[in-house]
Amino acid sequence: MNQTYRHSKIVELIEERDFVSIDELVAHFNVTPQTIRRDLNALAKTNCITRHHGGACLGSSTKNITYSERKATNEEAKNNIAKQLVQFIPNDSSLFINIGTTTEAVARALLHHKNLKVVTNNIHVASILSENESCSIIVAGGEVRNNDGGIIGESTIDFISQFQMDFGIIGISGIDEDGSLLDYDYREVRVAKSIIRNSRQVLLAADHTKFGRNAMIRLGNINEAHHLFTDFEPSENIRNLLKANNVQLYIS
Amino acid sequence: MNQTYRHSKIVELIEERDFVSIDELVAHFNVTPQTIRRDLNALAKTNCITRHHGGACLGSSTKNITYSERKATNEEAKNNIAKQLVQFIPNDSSLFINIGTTTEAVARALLHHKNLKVVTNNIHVASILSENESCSIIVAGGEVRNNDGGIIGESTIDFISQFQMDFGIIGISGIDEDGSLLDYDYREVRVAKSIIRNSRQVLLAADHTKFGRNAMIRLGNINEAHHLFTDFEPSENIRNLLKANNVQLYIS
DNA sequence: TTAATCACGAACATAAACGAACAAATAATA
DNA sequence: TATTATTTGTTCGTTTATGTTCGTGATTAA
Repeated sequence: MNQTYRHSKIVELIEERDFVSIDELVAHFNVTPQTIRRDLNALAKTNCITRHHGGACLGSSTKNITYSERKATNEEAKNNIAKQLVQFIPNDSSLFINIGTTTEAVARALLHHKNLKVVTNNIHVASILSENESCSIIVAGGEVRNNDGGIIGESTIDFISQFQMDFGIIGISGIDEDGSLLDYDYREVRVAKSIIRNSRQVLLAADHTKFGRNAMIRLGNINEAHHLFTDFEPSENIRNLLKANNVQLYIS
Repeated sequence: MNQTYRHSKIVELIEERDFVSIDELVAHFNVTPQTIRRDLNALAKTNCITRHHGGACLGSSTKNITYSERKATNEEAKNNIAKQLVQFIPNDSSLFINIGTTTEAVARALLHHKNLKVVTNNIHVASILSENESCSIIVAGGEVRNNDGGIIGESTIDFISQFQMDFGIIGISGIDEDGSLLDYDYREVRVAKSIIRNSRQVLLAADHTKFGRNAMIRLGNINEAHHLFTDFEPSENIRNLLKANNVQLYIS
């Protein structure tokens, strides 16, 4: 149990669970805290981890900052939703991932899955997941929408329709009280519809700010989904709708 | 039980379990620690293992350096090259940007240009530039290459050929002494050729490590470019070639 | 805010690992 | 066989990794 071994193991552990405390590492490797501190400091210098009081977490090397600032809204909630969602995705499966900051959190959470086949029209998702070596990513071509990195349009729909995937992961902009799924852009809606049509299981991701929000374009109804991942207990109306349509609800 | 046998056996063992301690090897081969040290040091020099206190583990030297590592090499030089290059790009112009870490630096440097039209087959470039609100980005579709986020293949060439742009920005993998532009992947080369064909002006970006590097596939000749941006004075051969073919040279 | 607690880094001690130099053993060659 | 070259073992002074102690600075609860 020497230094090098410990170092690589520490990086692994951090990648696995985002943060490790010194105490955990002390117990894990059976060395003194001082040694762990030395390890962490060395790793923080060369590697991509960041040192904190009491431990260390993943470094900020991969982030693009300006975008992430905007993304900061509800980031923690999104990460939690994403973490729970990806537990449903087995290795070796195929999935669509559409536009939205929540789906980008999903992409990050999928970095340690193996042998996924991912079709997406979100360049940020593609960019994030391209670091997963075992993952094959197919991205739709066309004009990139500036505000969220989405690729939409007629050709995207044709592109999506070529595939039939195990899972469709859709981040939704708004959910009405009657269970309508809503969005702001009709072209994006058409893409999402196409994804729903070509997925064996539909997984919706929506943090609580999306409920009751008045987006304009109707994408479909919540009963078309199989699973809904969110961070707060939805209203009774919605809960009843979910139950009636046999949509599984996961609150993180 | 001679040296050569031991050497190959050691490499095997390391490949098997990522790390071996000197103690293990001593016990395994029944020789003194000093002998093992000599073995490991010799292997570390020529072969693909890295020496550490107490043992050795798999080395990263033979592996294709990973994307994130490659991105880190020469980052400052690349940024300088990029800064100088983008001074040539006026607002409201149209450009191709191809694969490569240098071109990603260019994308970052273009964040404050206005009203660009960019066609690229590099999702990282697309992801970076999507933060420039005034910029319209068109990305080629297809399978994303994991190691560098590039999209290559027949459909990419067709896609590129649709456009005729003001500038083609090409990060090149190697430049031979005779002025040959070289790359490692023939599919990427075909994309780059297509970009050259469809650009009014060709801008090459290559830091000094690229000169004299032996990539395999010939992309074209340096005389097909109009501008070359680099960070060190190139050899006399190259300089003469540039002068003879009226290629502007910019050293940052 | 203040006090208690904990984490931190610096300094030192110790044991293990290290390389250099040389001796012994083995293999190769004349 | 004798001689040389290569490999391995041995010794020893030096470097490195880890543990220990302690004064300082950060965090948290009162």
